[in-house]
Parts: sequence; C-alpha cells; structure tokens
Amino acid sequence: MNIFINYKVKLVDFFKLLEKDKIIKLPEKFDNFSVEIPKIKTHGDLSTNAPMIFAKVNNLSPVDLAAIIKKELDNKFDEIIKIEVAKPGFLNFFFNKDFWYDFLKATDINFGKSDNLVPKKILIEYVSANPTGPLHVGHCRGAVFGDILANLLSFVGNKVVKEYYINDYGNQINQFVKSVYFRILEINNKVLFPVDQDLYPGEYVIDIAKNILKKNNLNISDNYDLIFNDLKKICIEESMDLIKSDLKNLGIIHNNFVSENYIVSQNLVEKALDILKKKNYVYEGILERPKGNEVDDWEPRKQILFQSTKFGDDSDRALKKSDGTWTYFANDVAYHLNKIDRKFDLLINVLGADHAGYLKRQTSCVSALSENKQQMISKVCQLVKLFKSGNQLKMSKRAGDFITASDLINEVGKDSVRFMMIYRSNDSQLDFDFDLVTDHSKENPVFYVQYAHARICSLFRKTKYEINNEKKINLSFLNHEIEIDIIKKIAEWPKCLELSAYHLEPHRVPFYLYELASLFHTYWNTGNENDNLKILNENHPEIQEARLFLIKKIQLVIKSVLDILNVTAPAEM
RNA sequence: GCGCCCGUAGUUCAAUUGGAUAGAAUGCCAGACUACGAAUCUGGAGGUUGGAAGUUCGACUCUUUCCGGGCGCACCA
Repeated sequence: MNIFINYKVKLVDFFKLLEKDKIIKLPEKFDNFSVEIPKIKTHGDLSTNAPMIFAKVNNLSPVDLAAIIKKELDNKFDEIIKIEVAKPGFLNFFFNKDFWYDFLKATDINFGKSDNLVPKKILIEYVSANPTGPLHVGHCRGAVFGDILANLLSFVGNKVVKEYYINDYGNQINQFVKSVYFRILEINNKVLFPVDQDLYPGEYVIDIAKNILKKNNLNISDNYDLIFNDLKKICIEESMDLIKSDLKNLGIIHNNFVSENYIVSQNLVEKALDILKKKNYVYEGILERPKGNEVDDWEPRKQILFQSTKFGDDSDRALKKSDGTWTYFANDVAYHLNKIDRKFDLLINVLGADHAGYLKRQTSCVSALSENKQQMISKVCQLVKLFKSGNQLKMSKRAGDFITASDLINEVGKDSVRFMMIYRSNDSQLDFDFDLVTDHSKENPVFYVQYAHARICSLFRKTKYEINNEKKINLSFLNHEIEIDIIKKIAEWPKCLELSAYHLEPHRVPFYLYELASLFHTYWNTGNENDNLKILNENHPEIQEARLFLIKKIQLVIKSVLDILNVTAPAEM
C-alpha cells in the first residue's frame, strides 16, 4: 500500500486520457513528475509538479497548463474535495478524510514492502576488518551501516547476501603471527617482547597467546619456521572468533566469509590475470614517483601493472610485488572476479574513509573484468569521533590502548550503538557522544523512539479491549488534526523506504522513526491537556476503538522500522 | 601537487536527489503533571545554506572558480 505510487498510476492514466482527447500533450518521458505530501498543510494533502514537467511541450506556462488539467480533473474523483493551482505550477489536491481512513485500513503486516519491485540479487560486502585483532570503533560504523543497508534492501524484497572478506594473506598477517609468537615466548620463557614498529603490541595479543596455550593445540617449538603455518591458522581463527563475537554483540551475522588465502590457493589470481591479459589491460612497466608525497626510499621498479587509468583511475596499479607474491590489489581483482562469477545484479562494497582512495581501482577492475556489465556501488563511511565529557577520545591502534568495539558496546549497549551509527549520512563525519547515549531522556533519540513503543504497549496492557473486526471500526472518530497528521506520516513510510533503498541511504530510516515517535508523543499529550482526547476512553467505546486502531498501526510501523535497524522494540522500559 | 568526502541556526545534523515559506535535536528564554508512564509535551528567539560567477520557470542540491576542514596518495592490508 503506497499511496504515492497508487496515485501516480491514477494520474498517469488520467493524463493519457487527456492526451488521447487532444487536451494536453505529453513529453516522451513524462512519468518523472512528483507526487508528494507537501511540507506545508495549506498546500493540500497531496501535490504534483506535473504541469511544470509538461509545460514545455504544450507551449504553455505551467500555471496555465495546471489550470487546464484542474478543469478536467474537477469532480472526477470522489476523494478530491478541492484542487488548487499554485504559483510556479503545482497542482494541490485536498482530500476528504475517508481517503486517509481507507488508507489506514489497507495497511497490514506487509506495509512498506514494495509490491511492484523486481527483486534483485545483491551481494553486500562489509566490515572485512583484518584478522589481526578485535574490531575498533571505526569498524563499527561500516558494520552497522552495511548491516542495516542489507536489512533495508531485503525488507523491500531483494535477495541479499552479506559477506565478509578475510584478509588473511600477506605481510600484516605474518607480523601479527610473529607478535603472538613473541607473546607466547614471553609467557613461557620470560623473553621480553621486542620493540619493533611492525609488530602488534596490544594487550589482546597477550590474551590470544594465553588462549592458544590454554587450548594447548599447538606444539610450541623454538623453530618459528617449523610451526609458522599451524600457528598462523590458529591465530587467524582466534582473531576471527574475537571479531565474530564483536559482530554478534552488535547483532550482525554474515552469510559468507571468503578468505583471501582461499582465493589465492584456487589460482583465481592467475585466472583473473589471464582475462585481463587477453583484453590487453596488463603490461610490464615502471610507475612514476608520486608527486608531492615524499617517499624516502623510492626507487624505479619494473612491475606487472594493470591499466586502471583506462577506467578513470589516477594511476595504473601494481599486481605483483618485487618478492614475487601478489599485491593485495591482485588478490582483490581475483576476489571480484569471483563475485562477478557468482552472478549478482548488484555488488555493494562498504568501505572506511581510509580506503576511499582504493575505490577507483576497484571499480576499474570490475569494469575491465565484466566488460562494464557488472553493476557495483561503493559506499564510503567517514570517520567516527568519540566524545566523552566534552573531550575527544583518541583512538590510536599503535599505542595498543585503542577503544575497541566491545568497550563501546559494553558501555552504551547494542541498540544505542546501532542507532547512533546510522543516524548520520555515511558521507559526513560522525561525532559519537558517550554521555548523550547513556542518558535515558528525550535527548537520547534511541530511548525517545523506544519509549513511544513502550507507551503504546502499556495502553494495550491497560485495556481489556481487543480489536476483532477491523472492517467494522468506524474511523471517522479520528477527526482531530493530530490524528490525520499521524495517518499521513504513516503513509510516508513506504516512500522513506523506497528512497533509502534506491539511493542506499539508510540514515533516513531513523530520522523517519524519530518523526513518527514525536507525533505519537504529541498525540499522547493532547490527552493530558484534555481528558476527552485520551486514547483510552471507557465511556465511548467506539472512539476508543478507533484510537486504539490508529496506535496499533503506529506500533506496527515503529516495530518494523526498529526491526530493520535491529534495535529492540521494548514493551516496557 | 593529485584524488575522494564535507562546509546549512551558537553546536551536532536533516532536507523526498532541481521544487513552494530550508527543518529537527541540543543549548538559551517562557510554560504544562494529585499522571491513559513528565524517559513526555507546548510556545519563543536563533539563517545572505563558506565566498563569487554560471545553467533555468526555480539551486542547499548541478557546472566553474576560490577559501576552509577531514581522509588517502609507488610492492602495506
């Protein structure tokens, strides 16, 4: 039930009739006119800018054309009690209340889901943090963003696969394994942990070392090379356990975990390289020294390069390191070939701000591999700044004392982390305020929306009444302004969903929820000022019935929004 | 030097992707409970949307250019 789409279809049909009768002309593409609830009430219940879109081909001013359409439209539809032509060329429709009552009755458990959407197969890759330790706060944002985006896309009817790419190949992992090894030696043989910039000094490395010793599933030997492979495997498992536990605490469960090692071991890199070679996108050459950025130990190097500049990248990119192993990028090319082979309609990558520079080469390789056929969109999440008591907290991983995701989740709770992380556009930097989020008041938007849900539940606890036959309810008792406003806000939910899903902008969802909750709180308080406006009204069962029906629908929407956010909808607080 | 992101009320951010009078929250000021849960609500003040030019019926939104902030810039992942 989407009144905007329904009404648009209705208008399109009507415009076609007018064209047939030679009353107006329609442009080639004419379905891009808007149908929306105006921000200002004096502009009516629903408005369209169609006259402005059609004005040119009709050689008329938008206002004149609007007047012509208005004349034809007058008295054609039952629900319209008035049509106004407004300044630049809008048509504003004023409906009788039955229009809104009928709409409200038509909402059901599937409300908000698109019934005319062609389902897409979508792969969304997010988090993909290196398995060298627990998640930090920066990861949380991308994690929550990707997860809610996935929920959103699947709610509207798509088939969504959530994937995590494990970067378990290359030097960083080796350094990490070495760090764990030194920690083990430290515990067993009291050998001091070496000072080395490349190693991971963090406390959690000690925990992992202890864990490994406790499980006793490894023969610790002085010969590092001998145990390296086994130790590496165990270290990655330990790290992934940490990460998965953090993710679980955030309410995130991926469908797939794809390992970089696996990609390499299946010779997918060679396969991808062959494809690129056949298309002549690979050559041997020397990259120029980067300008402006001082690199001390720069030296010319002959390497296998990919012509990403052909696809809009700033520079061609190396595929092989001088030691003969693949670069991270080469493996990523292979991984994306693997993604392409799995035949998705859309690939979505969620990246952190520090990887934004990587985006162009990624899209370049997908374009090259798929002949521009594979659709892929990357979403970049900007940085998160943590504030506590007005001070910004530093998050330095090097120092080893960085604030982990689990610190954050333990302190403020999953619901608040999820809500606040998605409450801003991913393109903007985010200030995360500990004090605000632990505060149980109006200032905290999470509690504000949850409180609305709890209040509704409390009403249904209080009354013995149950809605039996929805069709028989007389909604004309909902004639207060706030009640109509709420119905209109409910009507906007499918539109919010549609926009959020289409533009991959999930931050709209909590904003919408806040607005709906706010209207409900207003509604509630009108009953504080005037007893006749209380929702529960035993003396007038029919009025009470209509009002309970309305808040039941509010509850339905709040619940389904919170489900998408994966934030709990409490019955009591 | 190059690339990406951002610049909107004192502050943190929205704005149905080019629509009408730019909205919330917070902070400030003034109010509402012997309670359908005040963890709430009502009202007020607060803006040349960083500056300039351009595109058109119409610009916070698109283009160009400058100014400011963030992130990243040969084999790391």
